[in-house]
Amino acid sequence: MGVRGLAARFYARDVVEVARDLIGCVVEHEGVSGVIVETEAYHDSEPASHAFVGLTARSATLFGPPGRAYVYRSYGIHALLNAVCEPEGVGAGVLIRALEPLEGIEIMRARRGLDRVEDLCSGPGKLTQALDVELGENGADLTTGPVVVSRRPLAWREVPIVAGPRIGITKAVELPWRFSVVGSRFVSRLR
DNA sequence: CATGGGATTGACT
DNA sequence: GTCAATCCCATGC
Repeated sequence: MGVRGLAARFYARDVVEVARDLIGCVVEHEGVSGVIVETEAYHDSEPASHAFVGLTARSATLFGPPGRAYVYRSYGIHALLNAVCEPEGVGAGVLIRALEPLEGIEIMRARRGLDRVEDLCSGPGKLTQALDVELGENGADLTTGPVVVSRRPLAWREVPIVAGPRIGITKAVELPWRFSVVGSRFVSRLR
């Protein structure tokens, strides 16, 4: 079992269940942290997933062991952070889409060049900038760090969660694989 | 080897 | 609401 983070077996389950269960958990990187308030599940069986094309250099991380980070560049600009799920050999991951800032808020403000707490981590590209997560973290172990995901604080155990369609994709748009905290001011803007 | 399309964001009309 | 920025990678010639 990892000293600090959720164990690999937490991730070695149905990716949609993990996406829901990650809501309320904490992501931390070098002392800066936030509570996950929005996630999306992706699975190699559906065409919106980067793993849909099968095992390639890009998708290898998704097909690898659960509990690792899958980080890729989006639109040539942003690094997006995922948690690899399901047993090794299955290409699945949960996209971390938004955080409620917890620790290191001044550091986040400096990195983002913004003051409003609601704008620091309210999107998948925003939160990686706020946490300073880059492509070098691809394949890194989330149970030991540098990026660590740990279980829900007590206050987040019973938070209400809503499921809906995923955002920003053109394929498999009908699957209700996006999860978010009901009423949170820290989710990415579209609802 | 050339090409096209994004799991986005922020600036601008 | 519209749109450019910018780069990785899968695909096809």
